[in-house]
Amino acid sequence: MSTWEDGRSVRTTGGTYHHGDLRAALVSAALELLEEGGATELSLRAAARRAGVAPSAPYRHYADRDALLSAVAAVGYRELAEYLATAHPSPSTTDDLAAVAVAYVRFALQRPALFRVMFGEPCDRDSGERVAATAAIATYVGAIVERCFPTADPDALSTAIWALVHGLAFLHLDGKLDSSTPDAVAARVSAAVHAVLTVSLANTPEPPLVP
Amino acid sequence: MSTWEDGRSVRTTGGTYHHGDLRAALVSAALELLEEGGATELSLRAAARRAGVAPSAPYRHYADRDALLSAVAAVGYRELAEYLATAHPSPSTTDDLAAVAVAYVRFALQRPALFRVMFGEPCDRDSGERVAATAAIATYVGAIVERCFPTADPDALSTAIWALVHGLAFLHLDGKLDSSTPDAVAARVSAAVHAVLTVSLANTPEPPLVP
DNA sequence: TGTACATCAGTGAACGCGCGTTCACTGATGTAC
DNA sequence: TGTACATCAGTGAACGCGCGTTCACTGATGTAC
Repeated sequence: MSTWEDGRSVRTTGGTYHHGDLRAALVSAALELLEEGGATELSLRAAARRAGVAPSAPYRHYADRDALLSAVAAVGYRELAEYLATAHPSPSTTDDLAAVAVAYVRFALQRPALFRVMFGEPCDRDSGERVAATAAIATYVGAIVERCFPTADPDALSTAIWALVHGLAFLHLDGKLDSSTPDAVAARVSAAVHAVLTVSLANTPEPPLVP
Repeated sequence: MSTWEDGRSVRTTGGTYHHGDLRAALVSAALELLEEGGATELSLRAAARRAGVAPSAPYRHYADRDALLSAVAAVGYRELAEYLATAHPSPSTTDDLAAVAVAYVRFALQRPALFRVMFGEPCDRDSGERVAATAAIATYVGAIVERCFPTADPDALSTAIWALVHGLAFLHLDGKLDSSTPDAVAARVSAAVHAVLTVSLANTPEPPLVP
């Protein structure tokens, strides 16, 4: 008996055992394929191949291709959350917020294929895992917003800030904004966040409320 | 001799002629396929089929699949531009801006597959048509920003606003924000735009500049 | 402690599919004389 | 005005590909006696 890092127990007999944890191995294989070849390269067959297993083996663990994709996306959400938390554990100023935004975009650009699987796929929008992960992100952003902007409409502003950062990620990812150097991207993201949070209104009936 | 709506002249002999304008017909066919079946359904073969032509015929007009996709995306950009201009010819207040944002997101939700081809495809980011179209959007947003927020950093704020709207579009498109009723979407988008443009800063060193 | 057995994870061959792309071709078109 | 010809848009058959999924199977595993 030994255990994986995630605590799942597994029977390892040393040589060739039934495989041990194909379920997890397929997700790892899928992640590797995404790193290497982009979202196009990710197929059930390719994941099975990479895991050293027959094309039909995955069906013991996943109902179909979409089920595997969902599992992969779930890992992606978890890693994104960690990545943001590392950038700043509890952001409370606009500078902190900009740092988190930069991290979000950096994550997208470093793992573009994974990011696309997480967000770009129209499939299975009602998978439980995905819904939960989405909710987690919304909550996380919401907490930041309440800390930074206590007087604002929290729902609307959370949505806006998530959308802002998410849009920056996708525009870079899709080449609509130049992403050739990480520093330039970081600077652009930071500037955009700051610009939006210090915008001076020329045409609104009354000037913004300042506490 | 007769002419298409776009002015290209064409030889129509009445019955079955060489086809006349396969180039344009393929783009139309592709657009129809996108409307009907999503981005997955769009293949060179399917477009040829729909245009009533052999699978090899498109190669007279497009080098490969990506070339057709680029042409389709170009049409999409043109239509998006028209759609936004219809929403408001020259927005100059935050309300106008919100209306344009709502239109942008509505376009994405009404023609999701086309929108994905325009933005979600990693392919051929250096096609001339696409670069030009991207620049056109940036310019359009830039003009709005200069009109609405003359004192702001125009580049940063244009980027931010495009990203905000683009992010709202994708989050709805991908089911991260509920898009079941158009009215709710419009309200959410409008609220988000207003929230961001009237944000009251709690933690910045100095209050925002008001003219 | 040893043996019979049920379980079930993985095999491998096969299915039908649609795809992008190529190739030698054909036949209508417009043009040069 | 009529005819010969070059052009070139579209044909249709074929290529090899990888995919998702199914099926009857096998063989290692853990368990009950």
